[in-house]
Amino acid sequence: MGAPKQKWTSEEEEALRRGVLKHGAGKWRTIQKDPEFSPVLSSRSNIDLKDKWRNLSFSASGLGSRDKQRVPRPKAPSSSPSPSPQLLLLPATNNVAEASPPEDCEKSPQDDKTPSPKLYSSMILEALGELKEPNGSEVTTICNFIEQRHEVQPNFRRLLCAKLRRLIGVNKVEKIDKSYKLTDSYAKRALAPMKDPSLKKKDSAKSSKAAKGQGLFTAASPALGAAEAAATKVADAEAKSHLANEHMMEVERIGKMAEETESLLELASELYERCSRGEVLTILQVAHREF
DNA sequence: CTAGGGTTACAA
DNA sequence: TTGTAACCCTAG
Repeated sequence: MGAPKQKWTSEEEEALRRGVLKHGAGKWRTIQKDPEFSPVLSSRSNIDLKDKWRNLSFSASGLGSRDKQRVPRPKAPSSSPSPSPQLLLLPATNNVAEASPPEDCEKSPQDDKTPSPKLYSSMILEALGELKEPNGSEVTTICNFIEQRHEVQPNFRRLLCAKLRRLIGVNKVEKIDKSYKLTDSYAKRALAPMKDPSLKKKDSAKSSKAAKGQGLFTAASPALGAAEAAATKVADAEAKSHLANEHMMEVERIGKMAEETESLLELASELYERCSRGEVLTILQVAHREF
């Protein structure tokens, strides 16, 4: 009760950065035992160092543009507001994936017209609804599935876990031993539509209109169930065609991604070799030279 | 001991 | 309500 959350101070953060530079990432125990950082990181465990470094890495490579300066220190005893931004050392992360613009280059204007910035919830529900795994889908599977459709952040997997947990809270998702799956009640609610999450209630009039294209039943039929079934079939067919189209685009996209990956690999290799020789250079230098 | 998934608490 | 940071738990 005394320590709800102990936020990292600038001093601790800097000590961690320097420690990683000295001993390398992964030697958390060594860094923590180092007499140089020991006084600063005395209240931190090696696991804490690891976790902090993980967050730090993701933040640096992910949304670096957004300054997310949180409250400096809510319970700062010796709070000397001396930010030390002199050291802008980025953690050694492969942010090559973020070298390209964050926005997806191929985006059909008609496909997604959601003004909302980014709703991961809809992506997750979409993925889960499409996977339809009876045993539930593993988080890796879900993550992989979504990555195929949308460009995601490097820390998306972590976001996914948090988001999944939220969805469980509202009974939309069910967790089965490491896997996640749509709740039956929610799965029945959302069958075909995956375009717009804010789907309004269907009117019977629309259903009859949709049924006319089938020619299998007469629209004048009093059978409401038939109309409903027809509407469902139409919607399903539409969803399937839409899906097929997307899959084709997916194949294309994957091929393109493979090419890009190869290029990036070459770039990375050259970077590594040069750095091994002691050269100091930036990615932009190499990139400019290569491409 | 480290890496990673998962959970909880806090802030916008 | 959503995203993030700190914390916890477990496998290798």
